[in-house]
Amino acid sequence: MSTTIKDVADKAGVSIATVSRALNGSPLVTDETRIKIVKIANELKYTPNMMARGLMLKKSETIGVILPDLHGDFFSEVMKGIDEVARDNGYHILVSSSHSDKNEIESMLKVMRSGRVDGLIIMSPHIDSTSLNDHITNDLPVVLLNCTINGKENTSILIDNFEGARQMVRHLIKHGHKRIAIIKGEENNFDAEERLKGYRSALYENGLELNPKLEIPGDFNEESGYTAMKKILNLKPRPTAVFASNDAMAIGAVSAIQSKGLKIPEDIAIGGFDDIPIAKYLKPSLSSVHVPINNLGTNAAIKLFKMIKNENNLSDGKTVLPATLVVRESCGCL
Amino acid sequence: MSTTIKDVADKAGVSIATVSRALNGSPLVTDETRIKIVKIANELKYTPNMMARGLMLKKSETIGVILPDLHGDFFSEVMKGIDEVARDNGYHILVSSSHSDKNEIESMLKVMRSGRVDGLIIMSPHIDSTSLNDHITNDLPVVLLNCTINGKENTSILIDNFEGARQMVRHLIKHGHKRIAIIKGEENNFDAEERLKGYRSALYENGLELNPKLEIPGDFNEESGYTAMKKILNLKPRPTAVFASNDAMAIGAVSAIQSKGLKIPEDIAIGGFDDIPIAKYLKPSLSSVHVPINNLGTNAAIKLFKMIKNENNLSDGKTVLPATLVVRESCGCL
DNA sequence: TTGTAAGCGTTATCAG
DNA sequence: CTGATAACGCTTACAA
Repeated sequence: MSTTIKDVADKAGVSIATVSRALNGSPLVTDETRIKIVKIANELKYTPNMMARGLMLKKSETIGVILPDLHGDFFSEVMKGIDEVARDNGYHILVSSSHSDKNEIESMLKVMRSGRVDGLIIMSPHIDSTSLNDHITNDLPVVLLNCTINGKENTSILIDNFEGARQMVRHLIKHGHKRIAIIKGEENNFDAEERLKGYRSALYENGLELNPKLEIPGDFNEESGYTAMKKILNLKPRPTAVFASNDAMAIGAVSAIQSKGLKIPEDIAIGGFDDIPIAKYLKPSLSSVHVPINNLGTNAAIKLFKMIKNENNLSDGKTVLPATLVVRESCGCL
Repeated sequence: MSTTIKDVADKAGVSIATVSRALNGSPLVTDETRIKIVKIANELKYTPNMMARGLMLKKSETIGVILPDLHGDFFSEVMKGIDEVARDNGYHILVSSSHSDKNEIESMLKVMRSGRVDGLIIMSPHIDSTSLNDHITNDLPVVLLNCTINGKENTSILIDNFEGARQMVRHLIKHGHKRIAIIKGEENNFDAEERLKGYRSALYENGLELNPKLEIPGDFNEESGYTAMKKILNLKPRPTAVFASNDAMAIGAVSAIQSKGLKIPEDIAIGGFDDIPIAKYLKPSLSSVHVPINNLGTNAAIKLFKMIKNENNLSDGKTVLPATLVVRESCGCL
């Protein structure tokens, strides 16, 4: 049995109310008794039971974070950003990975809504998130990361995928490329769709043909980049540039190109998205679109705490973080 | 206000006791009433309050994880491993990063011990962890990741840093190198010390001189690898091989070497540690020591749940996971 | 300034 | 099978 407030009260010869007051800095206690109580509490290694405390105060001092997955640089960086803000606010983090599974998310939401957390940050890039709508009740502040839900856009933090992709493809066009393929991201993924739109937009505004044959499926994983690139290399005429919807696939694509004995960027230029840390260490270094991942987490957390503190679940509108082009060797610069 | 068990009971025209029983699968309710109650509970979107529940059951169905930091491939991989096992056991994860700060860890421990979690996984590579000893009480199952505490070794999961480092250095020696430098890891870091010992051991057993001048300080970050390598390149005579205590520093070292116009492995061979995902994509690809990171997390979690379930906080002894040599180009193979 | 007692939302122990 | 009612450990009016 761990020591309770009663143990402290007994040993100090006071009531539990006094112990509670003393330990919570109430002005309604003599310094003398407070000192005595604090001393005894330390001796007994007393730690208030958060369950009981939370039950009274209806607060858990915990925020929940639901991510599609827990591994990889991207998500850990988001976590780091959230953690920093949470720490500053004296809050803890309850994490869960949804594996982008609908049922998982729903059950997560249910658990998270059971008084365990005071607020929620959800990242659910799967487009089929309408079901989220039903399960997000208004008694819990929620911030959406990188996804939108009908009627809840104002609580979202987004990355400007569209503009980022458009800039990358524009840049490739500036290098003189006219036949540019794209390796698409995961099906039904919000980021993937936006990046595809950005790609198309750049082609369109430059009067280049929008050819479905140049839009090769991928799933954001390295292997899919490899196989997609194999397909691209077999196209006649061969595209002279490729925009991979993320860096992981770009890496796979690079392998495929190099295994054919082709040169980057001379034979084929390539651009990625995400600007993961590896990007600059590759040979050739990978041109990419930088995403302020860390900001994504901090922004979301800051917004959430604002909602928690204000007791109003309305936030100050949707936030869009810019994605910026980073040119390196693989696009033909340098 | 969220709906409580009382709301359900009122609407169903039964007592709260019956609702509790029905929803917890007690055999002491008619199927008829159970069905009615379940239906109403769903209608009302009733979710049991975990605070109240935890207060009664003295369980939180949550495990705590204290990591030195939250970002980077390494830690996120550990988290993933833990998450998988936790999910299988219907548990949630409360994370915290300690920033290897002594006070932080202590306050974390206190919070974690306040009924919020049923068990704890702590990764605290800082050697000065004797203070942990005082703060780990026996009423909470604890598994130590990659660190040891006097008298608590049996609950640790370790990576065989010593043997891994030794094998890498042995391998460099086999390549004919006689003057091998090491870029050391962070001061007072458990992993760093073990890897240094492994380095020395390999030299010693091969009759090579143990020269303090060849042991260059580092801190596990890329930049420190760069500056350390600069120093190494100025040594006379110049070492022909370098063992970097982790891959991040090895990457920095590679940059330093290449910026001097030197060739790897011809002019200088290099070996890292951790086998991070980037390692194989570098040019030259980086020889490293593979660490079963994912296993680290899963093993720790499995061990913890065994302790939680058995209600005995004694585990089945310390676990040491092997670290295995991965040879690529940077050491001179291939 | 301190103590008493009423909750907070559950589950568990009794009677019925 | 079901319903009161007593915990669980804490905070906080209300009394003293």
